[in-house]
Amino acid sequence: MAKETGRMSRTTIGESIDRNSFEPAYIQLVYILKKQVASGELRAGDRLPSESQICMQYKVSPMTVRRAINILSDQGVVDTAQGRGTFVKPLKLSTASFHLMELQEIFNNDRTNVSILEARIISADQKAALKLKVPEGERIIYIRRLLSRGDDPLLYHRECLVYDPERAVVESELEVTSLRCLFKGEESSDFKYGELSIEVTVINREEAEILQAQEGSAAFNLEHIFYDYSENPVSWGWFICRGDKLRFTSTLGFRSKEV
Amino acid sequence: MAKETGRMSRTTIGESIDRNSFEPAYIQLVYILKKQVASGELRAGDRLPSESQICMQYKVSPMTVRRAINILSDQGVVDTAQGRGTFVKPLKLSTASFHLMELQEIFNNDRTNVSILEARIISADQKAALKLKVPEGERIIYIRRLLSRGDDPLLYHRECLVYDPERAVVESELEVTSLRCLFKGEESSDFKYGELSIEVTVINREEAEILQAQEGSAAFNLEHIFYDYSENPVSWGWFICRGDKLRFTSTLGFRSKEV
DNA sequence: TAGTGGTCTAGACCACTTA
DNA sequence: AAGTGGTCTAGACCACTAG
Repeated sequence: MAKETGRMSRTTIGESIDRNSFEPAYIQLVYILKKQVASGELRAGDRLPSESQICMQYKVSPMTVRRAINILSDQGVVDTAQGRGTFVKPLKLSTASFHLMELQEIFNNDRTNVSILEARIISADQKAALKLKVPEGERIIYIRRLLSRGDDPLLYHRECLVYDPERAVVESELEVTSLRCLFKGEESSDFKYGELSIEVTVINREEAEILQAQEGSAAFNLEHIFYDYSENPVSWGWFICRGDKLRFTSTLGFRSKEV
Repeated sequence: MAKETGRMSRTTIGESIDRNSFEPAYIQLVYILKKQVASGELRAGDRLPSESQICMQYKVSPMTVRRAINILSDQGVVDTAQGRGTFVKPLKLSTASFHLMELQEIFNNDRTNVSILEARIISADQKAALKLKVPEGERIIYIRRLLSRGDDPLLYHRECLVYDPERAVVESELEVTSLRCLFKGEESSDFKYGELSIEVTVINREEAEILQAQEGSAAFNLEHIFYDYSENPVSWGWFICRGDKLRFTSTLGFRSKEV
């Protein structure tokens, strides 16, 4: 939060930039402008003061104002139109974006543990062959994992990996590879890129047993494919999560308190 | 895409910035650096050349390099560390974000039509009263809509609106208000902010009939609450969409072709 | 101490919109 | 023609990291 130079004021008019703050001027300016939107001082469709006006008002250089406005534009708060001005964007449902933070919590929590239910070499069926771009019948690695917290099952993961004889697969690796590193994102993974999709599904008998859920209840299905640096698929898998244990949330715009 | 000044080259080394291009220098620089990541020339964990090196190499000012790197940082492609350098970020599953573009298509398509199945004034039950922050039993507006394309039902929407005697609700408004404007986002809406959540559900008898789906099959449930400028809830509703008609997709990192 | 990224200045020139 | 945003320069000073 921006440090206040003067006394606390209700309105944001007159708020100024503190050059001694640990926060850079452009960030303070972003907060000031956002607060004006959040408080309703500036509403959807309204035009912001021109850049030169803002320069004078807050005693900063054009580049600093530019940078603040670029950030607001990136965040979808305003739209700029050359020659016309900068305008506050109206809400738009389809610009909402959902993050996997809800899932991240599961992976980052130390109390979450991963157990391998099964790991063996199988021959690729039609679907796996298609996804992994290997010939049908090719030997691939198949892993089933359960992520849980205490006695509470959270995610049921099934994964197919291309079998690389060069790289021996050790038990410890199974637990870590492609799961831990993907969610934590600390180590540099061997994957170049990946594709994800979220679908809905109805829990079948096997899944119901493992997740201690009711057969026929709704669940999320998060499918993933990861590719190596040669752009060949390496891992294809999917997470099943009970519908009553997960929801994705998002906010459009912001309320006064948030800024 | 950046216009090429010289001949086409396989490697990105030696690629330069075209000052006559319609694309600004900093954008060209973003593309050049991204291409180096996408091609595998720069891999997760690698350090980028220092800013001053990039300045010299591409003959641009420090601020231009700064800007390009800021953009890459915003996009999650690199991480910067003061005093150490700029590094290519490894993939991280939890940073994936899903957009509602798949839904946007439904709303922006001209062939999609909205029909009102029911619109009447009811008295708020416990749940609606809670969501809309009105006393239980208060008169509210209840609307059921079906979005379809031709004979193909897409979304079943139910919505509760606070009843504002000041503002008469006319039929034409019902169709447009809070739906069209929310998805198109062209007109400035009366909403200050909104909360969205995605859950999974199993289709019940009524929904099955309306969506021509099978009872007991899986579906998405997109719930929304919108607030006015006084930060009071105005609209609470939810969209039901057959699971086999919708999936949310996302990509982590990028393949060579994409840049 | 040398090198890195982080911020910021005080302008300049351009393209565009509106009147 | 006047005003707007869009880009860019050529430095400056600072804070941080590493050898």
